[in-house]
Amino acid sequence: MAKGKATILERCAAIGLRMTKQRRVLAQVLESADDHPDAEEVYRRAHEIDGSISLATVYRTVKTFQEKGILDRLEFGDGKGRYEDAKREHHDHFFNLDTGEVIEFYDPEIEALQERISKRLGFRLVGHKLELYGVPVPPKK
Amino acid sequence: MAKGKATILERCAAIGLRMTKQRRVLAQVLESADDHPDAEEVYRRAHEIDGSISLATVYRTVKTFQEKGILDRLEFGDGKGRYEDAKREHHDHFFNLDTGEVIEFYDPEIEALQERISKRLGFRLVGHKLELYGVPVPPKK
DNA sequence: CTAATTGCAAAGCGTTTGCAGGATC
DNA sequence: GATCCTGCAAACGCTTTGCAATTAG
Repeated sequence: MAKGKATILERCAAIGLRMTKQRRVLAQVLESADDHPDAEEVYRRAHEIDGSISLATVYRTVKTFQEKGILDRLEFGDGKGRYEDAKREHHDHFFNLDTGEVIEFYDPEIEALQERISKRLGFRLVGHKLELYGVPVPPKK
Repeated sequence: MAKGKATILERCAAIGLRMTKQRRVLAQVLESADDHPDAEEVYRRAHEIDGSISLATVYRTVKTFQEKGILDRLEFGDGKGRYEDAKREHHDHFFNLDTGEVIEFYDPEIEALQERISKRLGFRLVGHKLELYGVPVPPKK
């Protein structure tokens, strides 16, 4: 994760965040996550490492990290926020409707096309979110 | 709205939903909406027409309509559900970050490209969500 | 008449926050 | 030592639900 870039911990330090025990644990948990955990799941993983971490701190920390651009907050439609390291390569998400699995993908054509559409609409593209939903071919059953 | 297709009311009837006064009002409100109202806003508009409608009924109705494929539920990241007639032409959403305005657009190239990406990943595309975020060019101020 | 639908108020769920104690710089 | 951070529990905003009354078919 964090291909060749600063770790979450380093980025925290770089912007002058106070490095508490809890933040260190959460930074590690979030850095080593290669999925998209919700707050409860982040809490679960952090709690295994340090039983003193509270859910409130998880919420406060992911919010701080997100505001500082360290984390991205995703929404997968179940009403819960999901978090991922903002410094990973840009990608979009493909949802396997049969299994619930989330596949990350990147396509330069899509990226370029979105730029063109934005220009056509009279805007400068600042960000985007693309989610595809599909079923395996040939179907699972 | 509902280009050449059945109205919400007609679609309700077609699937055998009981047509109550409240559902008639909500069908009308939702059909004539060309934006993306949240439940509270749907309630406000419906309440103007018929003061006896409750917020609970709005929630129950939009959920029923959504389950029956009459409405699409959208999430714009503020934690509230937004609703739009599912029978309108397919489109994606562009967010003007300066004004909060939401522009609907459709691009056949994007649609085709998504199909190709899905195939490449080994899936049959069932649905998608694309949101673009940008600022006006030249910038507003 | 029977089953579906409603309004109300209470509950549910994910998230935020006030506060007093505790840790960091 | 001043400030920032934490845990706890209470509060929050959106949504759902139990219930008894009402209404559609």
